Amino acid sequence: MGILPRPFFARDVLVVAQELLGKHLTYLSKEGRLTGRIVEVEAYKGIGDPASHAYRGSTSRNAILFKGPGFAYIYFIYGVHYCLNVTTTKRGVVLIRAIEPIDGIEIMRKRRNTERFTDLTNGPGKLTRSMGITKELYGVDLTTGKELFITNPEDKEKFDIVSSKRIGINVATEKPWRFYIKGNSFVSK
DNA sequence: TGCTCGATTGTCT
DNA sequence: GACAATCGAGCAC
Repeated sequence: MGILPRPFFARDVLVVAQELLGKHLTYLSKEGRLTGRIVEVEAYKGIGDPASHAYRGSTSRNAILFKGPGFAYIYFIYGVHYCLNVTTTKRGVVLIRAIEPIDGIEIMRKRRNTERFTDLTNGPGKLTRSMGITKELYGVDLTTGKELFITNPEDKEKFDIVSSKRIGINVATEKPWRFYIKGNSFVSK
């Protein structure tokens, strides 16, 4: 099981976004090990993308975007939810929109208090709540393998990648920078 | 210092 | 399908 190294993230955000599909996201929480297969992502370019948080320059919230590739960018949205992102080069970020639970499913189910399996992690706010990801993990280095990291799974399952328009934004919506695994039931609507 | 609204979700109609 | 929840970043004054 190989932890994705810095060079993996040090590429164009569109390349990193597509290659993150099928990878395993692991968070070593206090309650136990939580792992999920990444099935849906969105790419945000820092430069020239009005929908990116880095578009207007460095602020206290997005300072980590200017630090370099391979860090966790987590922000609080709508006063209710957290969203998990991964930094790449040139202030680009990849938003993790959905995962498929692998390890720690009972922990996730307990946190979410829901019956439906697919409701655990089929959205950006849902997966962070299921895994217990908060702003405490803001800026964590994803390449050290300590708390939060991404690995290349041994069982390389084949899948088709579908691209479409991004969701939930009001600017630059024409960019087809949302990528997901075709036919996966955890992909949001 | 005050006000607006967001890379969402769950609930009610 | 419509909308409330609820915090803080970002911008206007």
